[in-house]
Amino acid sequence: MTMETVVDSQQDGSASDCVTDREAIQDQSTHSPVSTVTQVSGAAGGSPTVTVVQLPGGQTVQVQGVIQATQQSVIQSPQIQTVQIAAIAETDESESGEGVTDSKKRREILSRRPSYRKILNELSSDTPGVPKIEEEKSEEEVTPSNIATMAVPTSIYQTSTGQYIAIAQGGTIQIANPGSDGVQGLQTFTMTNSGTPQPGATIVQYATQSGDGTQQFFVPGSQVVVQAATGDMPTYQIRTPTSSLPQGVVMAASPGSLHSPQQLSDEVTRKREHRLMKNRDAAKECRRRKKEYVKCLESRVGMLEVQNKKLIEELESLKDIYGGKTN
DNA sequence: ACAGCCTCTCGTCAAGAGTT
DNA sequence: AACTCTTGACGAGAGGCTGT
Repeated sequence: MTMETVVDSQQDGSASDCVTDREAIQDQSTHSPVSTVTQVSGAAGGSPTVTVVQLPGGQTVQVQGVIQATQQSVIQSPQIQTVQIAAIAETDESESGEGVTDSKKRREILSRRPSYRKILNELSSDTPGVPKIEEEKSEEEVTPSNIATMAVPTSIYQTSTGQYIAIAQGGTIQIANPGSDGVQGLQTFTMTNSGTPQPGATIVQYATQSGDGTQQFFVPGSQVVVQAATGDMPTYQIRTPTSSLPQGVVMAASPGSLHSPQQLSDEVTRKREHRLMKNRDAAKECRRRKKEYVKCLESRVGMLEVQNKKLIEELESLKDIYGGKTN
C-alpha cells in the first residue's frame, strides 16, 4: 500500500467537524472504497493523531483522535494550559492585526491558576456527561427556620464583642456573630419546660447550626444564657433578665469605639479566629472540589478510552474492507 | 512490641484570582 | 484599592503496613 500525506484544506479542526468526518466515513464507506490511509501524528505539543483517509474518487477525509485540539485536554497540566492560552493570545493578536506582543500581559495571563469549579463547569458545558460542581448552599440557606425564628425575637442584644443575642418568644436564645456578609455562626438555644429533670429548671438545648452535636444543659427558672466573653473557648453567663437588658451585656458598640488595649486585642483575636475558621472551611471545600474534579476527569478518561478503542476498531475494520479491494 | 516508612487528612500560610 | 475567595505548599498527626 502506498502511503501519501494528504492535507485536507477543508478541515478547520473544530470538534463538530470531527463528528462530521466520522459520519462522512460511515456514509461514504457504503459507496466508495478507501485507497489510502495516512496517519499524521501531531508534531509538537502532543497534538492528537490525525488520520487522513483518501477515497478512490480523489476525496479525502481527515479523522482526528478522540481528544480534539480545540477541546481542553482531560488531564490539564499547567504546561498544556500555558500552550493553549498562548495559542489563543496569538490568535487574538493576529485577528486584531496587532503585531506587537504585550509580553507582560501575556505572562500575567499565563500565570493565572484555574479554579477547579470553573474548569469542571466549562468542561461540563462542553460535555453533557460531566457533572457540574455544585455551589454548596450556605448555612443560612440550609436552615431557613433559624432565620425565621431570628426574625421575630422579643429582644436583641449586642455584646461588647459585637455578637448578637436574640431571645425569641418561644424561649429560644440565639447567639450570632455578625459577618461582613450577614449573620454568621448562628447558635440556637431552645428552652423547654416539659419534663424538666430538676424542679424549676429550664432545659436549654444548645445546638450548633451544622446540626451535629446537640448538647443540653439546665438553666433554673426564667434565667437566660448570654455569651460573656470571646476567645478560643466561648463562655456563657446565666443572668436573670430583671430589665430589658441583661446584666453584663453591653449594648451595641460600634467597632470604632473600641479603645482599651484589651478590647483591641480581643478584636484582633476574634478577627483572626474568624479568618482561620473561614479558611479552614475554604480548604475543606477546595479539597472536596478537587476530589470531585479528579473523579470527573477519571471517568472522562475512561469514557474517552472506550470511545477511542471503538474508533480504532472501526477504522481497522474499514481498512480491512476497503484496503483489500484496492490492492 | 517497636521502629521506620508510607499514605492520608487536616490546618495554616501565602499568593494569585476574582469581586465589589 | 480593598476585600474575599481559591488553591498550592508545607508541616503535623493519625493510621496502616512491614521488617526486626
